[in-house]
Amino acid sequence: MPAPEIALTERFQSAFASAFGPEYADADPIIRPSQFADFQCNAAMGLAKRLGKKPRDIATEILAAVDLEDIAETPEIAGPGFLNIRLRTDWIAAQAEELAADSRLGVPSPATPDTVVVDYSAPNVAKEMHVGHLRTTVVGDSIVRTLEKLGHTVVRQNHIGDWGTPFGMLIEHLLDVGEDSDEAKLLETDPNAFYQAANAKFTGADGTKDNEFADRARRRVPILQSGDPETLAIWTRLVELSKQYFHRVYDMLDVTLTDDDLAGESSHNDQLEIVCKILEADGLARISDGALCVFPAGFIGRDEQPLPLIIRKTGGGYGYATTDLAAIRHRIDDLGADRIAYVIGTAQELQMNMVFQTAREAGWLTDAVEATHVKIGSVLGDDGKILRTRSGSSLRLIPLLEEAVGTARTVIDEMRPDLPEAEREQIAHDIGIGGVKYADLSTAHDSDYTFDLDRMLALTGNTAPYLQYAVARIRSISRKAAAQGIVAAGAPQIENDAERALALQLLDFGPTLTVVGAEYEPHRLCAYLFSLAQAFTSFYEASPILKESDEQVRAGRLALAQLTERVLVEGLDALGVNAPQQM
RNA sequence: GCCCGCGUAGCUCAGUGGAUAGAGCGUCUGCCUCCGGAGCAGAAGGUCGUAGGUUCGAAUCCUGUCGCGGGCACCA
Repeated sequence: MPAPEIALTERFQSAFASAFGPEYADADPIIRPSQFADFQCNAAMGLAKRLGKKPRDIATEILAAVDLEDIAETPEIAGPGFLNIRLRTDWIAAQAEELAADSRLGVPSPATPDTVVVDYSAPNVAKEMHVGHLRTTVVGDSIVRTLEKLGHTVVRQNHIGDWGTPFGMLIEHLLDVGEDSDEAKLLETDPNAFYQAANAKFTGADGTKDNEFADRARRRVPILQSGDPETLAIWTRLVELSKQYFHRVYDMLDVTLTDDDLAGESSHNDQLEIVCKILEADGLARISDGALCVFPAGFIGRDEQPLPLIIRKTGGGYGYATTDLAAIRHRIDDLGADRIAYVIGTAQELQMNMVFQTAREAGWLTDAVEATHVKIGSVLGDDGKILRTRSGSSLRLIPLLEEAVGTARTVIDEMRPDLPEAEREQIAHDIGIGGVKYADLSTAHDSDYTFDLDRMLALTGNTAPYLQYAVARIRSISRKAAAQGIVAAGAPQIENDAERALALQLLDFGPTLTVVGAEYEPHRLCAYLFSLAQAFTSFYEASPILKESDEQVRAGRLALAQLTERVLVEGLDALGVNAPQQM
């Protein structure tokens, strides 16, 4: 496997064993890229403590024991005891050649693939998707794409909000306006307008004080949950219309979610009573203030009292906690999850932790299953507070995406008027949508971030268009090369510093993707791809390809460029970003 | 009140206990008769909120403190 860090780690571990004894074979050498050399090994510092020796002396002993002759030049001891390692050029070239021949581009297959359930997106029926929904959708989709590339089995679960209290008023409103009315069609185009019309009637906010409507709406909820066929039919229609809207958004976003991935709250309805019964029978749940509650260990609320997780409300209704518990059972028992990733907002951390703890106490969630809350940070306004839907129409998702595509379209129309209309449209889509997605993917998913339209639409710097542009340039070179009959060499050319830096970046693709899949951190992939693209553009400026007169060098550089293209395209695909042929 | 999270360059953000804390944007200086300038090369810009502690070594771990955000029983 062409990954220098792994190769070096193995060498150093055996060096530790031979220098200090077998009990040191598992010591972590901590090999990492360095500004002073290609890599640096600073394990000497940790070992110094265990062995009670001076770091520099340890480094000297390690240096004597480690055999790097075929990989690297002799390391230098530097600073407080670091080993600075410069790899041999011929070794890098050999690794790059191996990488180029590898259809998986150095991405290792797991020894035993996991079944990973990924819960993401989860919009609400009859509600607008806004920028707040963008991150869970885009981050979740990147995670599933990455896991699939790594060879894991992925089960997508789109836990849409299709059940509960609001549906009483939504159903009554749909009945009032008629299923085929223009108002009903708002569900597909502008769901918030539909929701707010219903809500206005419900609360009397429109001044009508329609108490009769509110009464009907309240009465409708238990009718729905008890499975009344007529009510269910209307509910189904409501959900269907919203699905059309979701899919319009997903299509626009190039997100992989389909109808098959829908696992709405309603789908767990028949398990809710069972969950309560089991928890009650196990002695985990008891009635408190009229509601059936679990008090999972380790959660303390106000006045030092145990914090309840309400699983059945006083009136007999069920809330989201019960649904989440039913869902975790389903995911483990029926879907066979080894890992479950909940790509859900940070605000729900307490709720998630209580659900996990309850599931552990009930024996549903065992140590064999890894449940992770992939926390999604909040989108903040200029005031540093969480953006609310009401605070601005500019936050609606579809208009935002349309603006992004429009901005890209203006640029492409100006720069490439030679391209046909249909192609310009497709390129504008790839750039606009890719840019918005990348903007959300490139910062750590759990940190709050300030919404910045200009940043989302930016075409320069650390953006999707920068990466797409690098790919487009390579493809342009490949087209010219093909036209001139120039054939790429099997082995990339690695001679000057720019080629060296680029090749080293390429070798890091597999390890990076592995970390992203294990830690659920797409922003690391963004950072990697950006530095790869930077390494390429530097190489591109420094090392002419088609203009190079030496045939071998030319063919080797072309091979290096084409390998870069493959890694960039594969990495962008893991992010869910498409790379156009031209732009 | 209690719990969780966050304070890093003018702005937006990275940063796996290791040397001189990094990008992008913005600002400034260079670079297109030359494979695509959505680019490249470079410069300026930091007491990592603050005060202690642990450590050979702290943006990173611990404690206090200030500021901000979020959460805390029948909404999801």
